[in-house]
Amino acid sequence: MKEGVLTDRQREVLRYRKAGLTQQQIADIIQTSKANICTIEKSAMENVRRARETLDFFYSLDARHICTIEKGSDLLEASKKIYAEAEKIGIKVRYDNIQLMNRIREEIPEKNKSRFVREKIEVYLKNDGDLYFE
Amino acid sequence: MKEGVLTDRQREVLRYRKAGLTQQQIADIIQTSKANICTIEKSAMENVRRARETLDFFYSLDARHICTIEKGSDLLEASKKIYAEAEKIGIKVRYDNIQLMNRIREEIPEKNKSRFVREKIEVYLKNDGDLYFE
DNA sequence: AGCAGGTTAACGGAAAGTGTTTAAATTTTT
DNA sequence: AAAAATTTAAACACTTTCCGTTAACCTGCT
Repeated sequence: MKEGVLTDRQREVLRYRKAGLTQQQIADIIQTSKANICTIEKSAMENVRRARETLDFFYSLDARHICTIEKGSDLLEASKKIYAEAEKIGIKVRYDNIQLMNRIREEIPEKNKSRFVREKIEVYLKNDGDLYFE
Repeated sequence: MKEGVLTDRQREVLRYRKAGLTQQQIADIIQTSKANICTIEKSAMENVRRARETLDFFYSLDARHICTIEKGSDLLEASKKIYAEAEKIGIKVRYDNIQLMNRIREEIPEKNKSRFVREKIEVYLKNDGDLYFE
């Protein structure tokens, strides 16, 4: 019936779509209307979005806001600040300097450009030393 | 009201629990029985589990199995193999050598020890160059 | 034994989610 | 512009989830 938050139908449609089929083709295969495939696909994607949101919430439970990286900051300065704040509350960041800068670059590419932060970044630290950004 | 796949009640209970309250204390606060808190907490965790499962499924749609790292392999050898296989199908891995080894170590710590893989690892590659392991 | 924290099972009512159809509208492709 | 693909809305039966209650059970502890 259900696995995760997607129904059988929803997973089925997503698989066919990834395989490149059109909604009409899928409708023919599973014997229904193309409008129905559309709504199923849409609700499937909505459910995926919710799943993501849920995990974000869950992980954030275990996290504290430790600092804000202001717009225009240098990435190197930013990581120094992050280490300093983490030290204050006695948690060891589980990334070295390079990994940390890469994570900022990779996870929020829209917020930074080369060495400088393009937009304010909120930094959260989890008890296990993991970080996440908003 | 819902956000993600958790209900308001479920998020509320998870927050109180992370804050260290007992089920009885929470029951007193939100005026219900401790048995109810228990079931709400339980279904909340179940929903979190499903959310995780859902994302695993979704990401796996976009992934191909590229190789198997056999038990006993050296981590450095393993990453070389991964790069080679990725190259074969024309996708650039979005991690450098060090990041890659760290990811293997961090994501499946139970399957490796220092430089050597303790248990067979299946490696999957996504179209955007991201990797995941089983 | 008593107590506190947690878990389980059964049940009911309310709320939300799902698959479907039909019909109209919009976007993309040829 | 015509055809194909996709999207949207409304309505309907059906199923599932959710919150809550009650009452019992388990475990560790003093």
